[in-house]
Amino acid sequence: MPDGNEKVLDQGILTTIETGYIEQDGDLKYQDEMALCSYFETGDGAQLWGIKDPSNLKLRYNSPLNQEKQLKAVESYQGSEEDLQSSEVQGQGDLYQGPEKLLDKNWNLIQIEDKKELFMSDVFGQVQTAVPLIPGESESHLYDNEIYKEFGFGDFNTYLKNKRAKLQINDREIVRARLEYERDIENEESNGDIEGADEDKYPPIFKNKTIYLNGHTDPPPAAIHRMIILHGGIFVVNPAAIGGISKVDYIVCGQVAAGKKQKWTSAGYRLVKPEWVLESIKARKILNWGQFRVVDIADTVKTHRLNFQPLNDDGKTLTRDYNKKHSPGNASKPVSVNKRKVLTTDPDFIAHYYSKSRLHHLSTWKANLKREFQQRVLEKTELSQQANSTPLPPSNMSHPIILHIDLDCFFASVGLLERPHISPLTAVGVSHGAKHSSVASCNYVARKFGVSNGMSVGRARQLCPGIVLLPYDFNAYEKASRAFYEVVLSLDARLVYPVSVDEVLVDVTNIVDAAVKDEDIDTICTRLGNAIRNQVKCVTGGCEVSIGGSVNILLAKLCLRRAKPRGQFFLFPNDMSSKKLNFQDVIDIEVHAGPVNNEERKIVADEGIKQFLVPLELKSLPGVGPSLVKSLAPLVNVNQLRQASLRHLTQALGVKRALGLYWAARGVDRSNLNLREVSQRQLIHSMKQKAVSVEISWGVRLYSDGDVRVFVENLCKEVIGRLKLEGDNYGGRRIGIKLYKTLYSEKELVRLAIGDDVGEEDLQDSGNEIDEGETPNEGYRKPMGHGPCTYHVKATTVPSATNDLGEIFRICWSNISSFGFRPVQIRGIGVSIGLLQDMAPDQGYGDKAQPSLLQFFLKKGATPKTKVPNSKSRPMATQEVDWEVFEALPASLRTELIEQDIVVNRKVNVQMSRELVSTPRPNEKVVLASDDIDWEAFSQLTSSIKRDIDRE
DNA sequence: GGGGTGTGGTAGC
DNA sequence: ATCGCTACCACACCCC
Repeated sequence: MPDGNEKVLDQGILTTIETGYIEQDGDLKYQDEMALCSYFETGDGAQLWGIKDPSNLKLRYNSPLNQEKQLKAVESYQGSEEDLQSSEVQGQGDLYQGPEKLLDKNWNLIQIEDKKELFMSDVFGQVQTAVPLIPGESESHLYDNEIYKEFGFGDFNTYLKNKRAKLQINDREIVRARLEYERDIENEESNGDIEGADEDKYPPIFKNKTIYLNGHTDPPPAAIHRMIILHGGIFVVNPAAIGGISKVDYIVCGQVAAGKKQKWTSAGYRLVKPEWVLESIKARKILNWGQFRVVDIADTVKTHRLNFQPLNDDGKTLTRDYNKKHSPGNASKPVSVNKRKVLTTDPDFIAHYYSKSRLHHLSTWKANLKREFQQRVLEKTELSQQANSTPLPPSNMSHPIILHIDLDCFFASVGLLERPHISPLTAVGVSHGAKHSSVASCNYVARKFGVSNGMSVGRARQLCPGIVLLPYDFNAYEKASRAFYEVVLSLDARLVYPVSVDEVLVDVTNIVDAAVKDEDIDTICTRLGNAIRNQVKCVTGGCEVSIGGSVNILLAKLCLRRAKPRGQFFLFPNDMSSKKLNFQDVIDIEVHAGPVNNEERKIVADEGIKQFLVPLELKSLPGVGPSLVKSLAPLVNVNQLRQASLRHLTQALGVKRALGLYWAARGVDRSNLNLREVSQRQLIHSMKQKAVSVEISWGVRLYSDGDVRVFVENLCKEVIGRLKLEGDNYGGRRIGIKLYKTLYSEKELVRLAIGDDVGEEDLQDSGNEIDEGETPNEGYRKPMGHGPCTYHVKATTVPSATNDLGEIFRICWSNISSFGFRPVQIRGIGVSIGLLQDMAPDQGYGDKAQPSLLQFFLKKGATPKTKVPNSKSRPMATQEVDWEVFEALPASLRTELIEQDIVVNRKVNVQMSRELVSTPRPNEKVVLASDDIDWEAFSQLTSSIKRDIDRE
């Protein structure tokens, strides 16, 4: 190690730890892009360290300048404290970060206190891993395809090398694409022979010269970068390895701190002004750097307006955009060098991305929650054997009581809890904060202004200028969610079905039943609801809850909508004897759609329920989204839906959805999840995950097959990791991929890749080749989003389940290749594994292990199955079970069988109501829990409907 | 009729 | 620059 490195290294002082970005000599940098360990000087001479563990961000840092700026803003502000939190005050769209956020325990692997000096050895233990610094022997700056070496924590050398290598390869790809593009254009225009035109146009004057650019320049670094690479130069990125600079031939010096320049100069570097690049290009030869030498070190660099010639015919766009970016007011914010900010192939990328994606969190939480929940219920039932199934006890109740409990605007509420100084009357949203990001959740104050979930921040600000934006805090959400579920579980309800992290369905029939003697159901529910809401509010520290309650999930959900915010709403049918029942409706329905059972009859005949339903808009029905609304037009509300004939609906929507909607319009829930007829055990089983998938369609910018491979491999690793959460031996038989392909033409893509100064936004106005009808009506394109895309899916089923990375990757790769897309067209990739099953490794024959087990305890004479029936294909309702054999089985096997739905309980396995549409097999003695359905009539009915349809 | 495949829609914040 | 995920269902079509 050259002397002096340690000295440089040890000057780093960690001042604060914060999310957000830091400024390095006027150059914007994002922390996730930072070198593993970087050293910075800020304008005031302070020097900062940032450290990154490749597998996980452990520490982040911020310039003390920023902090001061923030403090000053706070001090000088005269307005209310609430307003203070809004980003207007903070400037630059920064989100308010309370001091507690500055030290996030998740990153704080190494114990570091605020303001403590941080030394290299504190972090890496030793300094020896640093790369050679100036001006000694340096590593080559030329990289080839031997990139992406493995590296471990602390091996920032390899990390940097990988990164630089990748950027250089990207450069080459960009130049190649650019030249191809220009040749295309010239071919079209001149039809002439353009051999050698490239060299003509871009003489390789910087060939084999390594050039580093530092500081803010005018024209911006991106433009200079482009000029250099088009003229054969090697643009070196991030040579700042641990405080120094590896050897480069030239440093193009923009606005850089005087101290740094001094250091470089004395280290013997050729420091040149940006004019050197411009003039050399003009002269078509590399000019002596002497006359462009940066002499006056102390001099503050002036911003020059250079004689900047756009490089070619798209220069118009370039100039226009260039001027725009440098108009007064945002002159100091050069866009960092091209789109590679997002290192799609960086092993960190997925982890980092997922740590920030709200949708990802929502989904994976849900999966985890369900898993945890399954676990808990299993444990609970293991303790009490009789809880193995929950047969309906003798009951006073003539119908079930289902509650739908939901935390109001979850993210926003929790965010507010963390900030008690913000009045609940403030309009609040949760988002990453910048203009194009979306509002994940907003409170009801904001909703009054018309703000809604999913809306862009820019739009939300328009509608509600005072809106306060809070950053995500997934840890806090999780905490609140757990507290919420504790309350729900403590109810000891007959059934609990988690819907989402903040939303749950419970069947509280047993609870109400126990209390129903001298009070009516509404009174009991009101009291129960209030108790739940108070308790949740208490354990979460103040989260508001809404509750809807009724006799089935459908109605409970609709009641919940009515209850929000901060309320509860219950809707139960009147007693059968009441005069308020409309039996004519029931008769009509039975004529057109067949028999209804007693429970349903009560619902459809109930005038109160009818009055509740008819004014509802169609899109408020669960399962009805924008697309169904469209197909249902001109119907817009439930009243109109009720008047539509079943045949008409079936034509428009298909049998299942038509029936579903037909009944939904009458308050009857025949969806596949019928809480009344399942035990908690069955419910748990039905929650077993059937597929896992990952996809990323943000920030995906791929330039070569190698990029795609690396990215896909990382996705495969991720999905396998998630698969294994289901169980070590879990595997899947169906491997699928999904590709997002941009609708931008290749030419537009080349422009995007080359001209940083051309934003995608401009492209949209520039008459590119996207069909207007295809572009979403959003008005604004998220710069790193996938933009307008088509998507393409391919899945392969393999004979036996697998969770092997190699195998899965091979299948993915072959499927991806089969589409033949060019890497640059790909804006998103997904990998999925379906048909999940336990691979039972001890047996060694995958799912085939199970039939033998089944046969083992089936009575002789029963038809052995070659495949395990599952609840979807055919419940084993009539397979008689030899209970003696069953009891003799070890407990673990019994559990397994029960989980597989093979043995549900001693009496019956009630067919899930999703089977209602199909005719039960004649030899199946389906035993219903209470109300008998006239199956024959029903099946005749359905077949007559089908005939009708066929005729049409 | 069963299984595979592809497409499309919906929900959660 | 600002995180456009995930699981599931329904259906149409194909093949055997």
